[in-house]
Amino acid sequence: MSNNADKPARGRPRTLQREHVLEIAVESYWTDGLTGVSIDEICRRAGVSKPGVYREFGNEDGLKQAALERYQSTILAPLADILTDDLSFDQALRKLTDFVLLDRKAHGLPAGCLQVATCRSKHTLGKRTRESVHKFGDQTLMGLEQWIDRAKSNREFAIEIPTRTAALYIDAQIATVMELQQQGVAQDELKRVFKLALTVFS
Amino acid sequence: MSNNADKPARGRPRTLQREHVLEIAVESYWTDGLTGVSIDEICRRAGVSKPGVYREFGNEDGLKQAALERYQSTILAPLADILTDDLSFDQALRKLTDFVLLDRKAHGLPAGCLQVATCRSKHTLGKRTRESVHKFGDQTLMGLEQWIDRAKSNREFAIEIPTRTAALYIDAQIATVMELQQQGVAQDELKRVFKLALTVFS
DNA sequence: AACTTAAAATACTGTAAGGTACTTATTTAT
DNA sequence: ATAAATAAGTACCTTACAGTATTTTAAGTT
Repeated sequence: MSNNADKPARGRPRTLQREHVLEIAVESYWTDGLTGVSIDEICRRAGVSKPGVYREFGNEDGLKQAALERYQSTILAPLADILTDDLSFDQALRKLTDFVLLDRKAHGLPAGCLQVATCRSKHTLGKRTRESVHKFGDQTLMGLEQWIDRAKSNREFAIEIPTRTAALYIDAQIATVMELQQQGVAQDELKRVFKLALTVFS
Repeated sequence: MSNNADKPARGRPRTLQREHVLEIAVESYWTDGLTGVSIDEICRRAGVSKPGVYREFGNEDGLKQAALERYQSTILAPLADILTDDLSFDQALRKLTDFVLLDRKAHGLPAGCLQVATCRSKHTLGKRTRESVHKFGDQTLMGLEQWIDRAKSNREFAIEIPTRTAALYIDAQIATVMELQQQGVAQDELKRVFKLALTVFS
């Protein structure tokens, strides 16, 4: 978004670090919920002034949307990759399982999933954030469908299960694990639940 | 909570209809979310004054807790009954399916489940509401575990699936359907997803 | 050096919402 | 009839917070 050495730039140079603010915003929304942290608080945590944030992101909806997109393109990118990389169905399922069952707490990450949490607080979202979360949700579902269709054509997947149904089911199981992890369910129990969920395909 | 003709009562008699306010509160929180509707708005919808609500429920946490408990004891009671009634596992599963897949929209009810929604907005809950939602969640899980254990002893349930794992799984599948229904997924698709989820037991 | 441009930060405004003080009304007790 | 008790309701207080006007600062331009 900013010009790096291209244009000399006219007035006072920017010092507000968009990336830093976004990192703080992602962590804050992820940890405290989208309605659990104010812009003032994010500014305090990031060590920036409020008008700076408004100059950069427009309004609260803009900040939330940008934070969500950053979360999608960093934290959730591996998931999209698993579905598009041309792995065998079982390999992909293993990688998916590893991704979902990652012990976020042990890695210093907040529990749960910002995408899932955002999707579930539709009532309080601005327009842009809502569109963003919806778009990504649709894309993920499409990715799952294409992945399943490929598996079907490779005879790696039970043909009698409708593709969309299977995609919705897997999507839901991923969200479920994220939820349970956030609720503090032990990792080994999570693993058993997710593995049980996957037995519908074997 | 109020005395029915027992004590004569001293001062001005109550006219605030606790039950009516609770109905409105349940519907409001259910429809608009626990953070999506203010006490002012609930007062307006119920046609009562704010101090009346505070006299009756103490504070917002008290109102939310009372609304949640009412939801649990009315809307969710059938679910608890299914688990404790001494049905065969398959019969119980059929009744459970009917309950979960009830087309709430077609019955003039809000979509989704207030218990699930409340459980998922822990960040913004008061102490009493949090305790209430947690307690009911635990009870439900225990009910599921006992139901599964009974089914195991009747050889109606695969012994190799740990009881707690199965209970967490079923609980999660119910919540999933509630979520998907709230998101507007078609009823027949919902049905396919839930039936697919149940195939892990057969 | 004076002027222009644009970002930084302080300090402010407006509003929504939780909660309450105070007045008014309706009952029982003496 | 008067007093006591207690609920009802209006009008208010306080705070949190989204958003902004205004001033200050740091650059480029002439």
